[in-house]
Amino acid sequence: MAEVAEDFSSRKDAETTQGKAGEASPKSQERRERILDAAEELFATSGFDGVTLRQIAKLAGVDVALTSYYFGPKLQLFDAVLKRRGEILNRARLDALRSAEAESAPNPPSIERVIEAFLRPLEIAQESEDRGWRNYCALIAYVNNSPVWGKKMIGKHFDKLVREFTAAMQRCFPEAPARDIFWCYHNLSGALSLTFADTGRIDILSENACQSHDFKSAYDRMIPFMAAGFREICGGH
Amino acid sequence: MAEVAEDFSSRKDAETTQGKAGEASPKSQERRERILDAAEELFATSGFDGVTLRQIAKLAGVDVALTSYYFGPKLQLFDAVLKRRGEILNRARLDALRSAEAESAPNPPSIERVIEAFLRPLEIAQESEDRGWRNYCALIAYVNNSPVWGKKMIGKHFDKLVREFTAAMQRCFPEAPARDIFWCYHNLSGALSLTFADTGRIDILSENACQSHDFKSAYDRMIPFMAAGFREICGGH
DNA sequence: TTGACACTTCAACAAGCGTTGAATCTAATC
DNA sequence: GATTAGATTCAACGCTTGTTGAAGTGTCAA
Repeated sequence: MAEVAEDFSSRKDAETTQGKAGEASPKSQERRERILDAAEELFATSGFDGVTLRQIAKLAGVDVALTSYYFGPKLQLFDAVLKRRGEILNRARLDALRSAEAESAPNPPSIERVIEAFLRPLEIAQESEDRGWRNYCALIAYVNNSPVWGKKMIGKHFDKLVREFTAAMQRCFPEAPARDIFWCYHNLSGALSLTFADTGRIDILSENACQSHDFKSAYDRMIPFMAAGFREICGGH
Repeated sequence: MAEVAEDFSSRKDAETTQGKAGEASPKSQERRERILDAAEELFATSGFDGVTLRQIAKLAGVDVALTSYYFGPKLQLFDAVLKRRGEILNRARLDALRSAEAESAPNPPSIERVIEAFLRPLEIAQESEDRGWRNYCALIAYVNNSPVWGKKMIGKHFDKLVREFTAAMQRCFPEAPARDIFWCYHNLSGALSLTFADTGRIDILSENACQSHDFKSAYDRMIPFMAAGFREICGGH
């Protein structure tokens, strides 16, 4: 079992040194990215403890020592992977939420629009030609459902965003108790995680009527499904 | 990364030898259970690769070698943990489904009743004084969301049951395309997994308005929530 | 040309891993 | 009491792990 450290240290003081010498050479920058890509892919399928730095280095086509040189201890590499795309994604989702709210102002948007803002940026990322986003989402699924990583890591990278969305959901149902809002969000979050995980299980169960990597089909149904659930629980009657 | 072996072998031919000499001594039987309990707990929180046999043995209060003696390789111990409670649970859920169907015959039961049959046996298990069931459910959450274990292990232990339930759901909505039924089941399964995982995240997000181990509250809301979702997607108009 | 410095490789480290052979213990059977 | 066989312990195996110090390479500035 890996312990979750509070702070990280690396061989060189990555952030600062990088900036001091102007910018990193394009060659080394590309290697950094390749390490992150490889780590992303392997962590996503096998988890933190199921992957060795040597496997990551091999997939990235670099020496093992380079992983430590660039990112410090294994845990810090893990954190760097989570951070890289997290910031981009969170901005896209927040922008989508802001648009939805602006559109309906001064009234709150429909719950469908809020859920859509939460999901669609993922779909765009996942359907892109770059496999990296799919790996990243699968990694999030792993972390989100893990008792060990869930609190520390997901909280660290996603709490701010999630609070924006739960607040928006609350505005959709101003009379609903916060408890209900959070349990409904919980249902959405869980279904989303399983979709991310892309386990291929729905393919087998449905005898290929559904494909687990068909994210568009998943979200097309998930949005009205979850909206109906929210209304049932939070709609109040 | 661990490979998922097709078949398992142990030092002694566990099943058969056990039976031959009449029954195992109560002392050794108790130790077997303690090993399974410890493995269940640790696997649930840290995953297959995040736990060592030495940690399991220590928690169980036995020698490391005993884990191999009783269960063979690590992977077979993992499988034994999944099997132990899986059979009990699946029977309870199937019984609940059969009761619901008998009650409404010759009509199909409401989707609420089907979902209830899927969830409530878990609640009973999880709310019992024995922490073992909670650990087991958390382990299922881990396995269900894992691309590596999801297909092999969950399929092996749960496919038969899940097919019973998806078939029952289809009978609730005979006009709905199978595709829709399976995506709806997928949403239910994902939300359930996250509940199992008991990550404590909802506690933090909701500032303790919700507790992640309050399974009754979770299911009380999950049943109408998911039923409304099913109706929205599969209800047809 | 020389120096400096980021980058990269190589080899090794101590620690821990899953697993197993051999020895010892325990308890029931003859 | 001797025999037998399962249960248990102990010590060790070969191997892999994350990490690092030291040496080497490349490149740009002085």
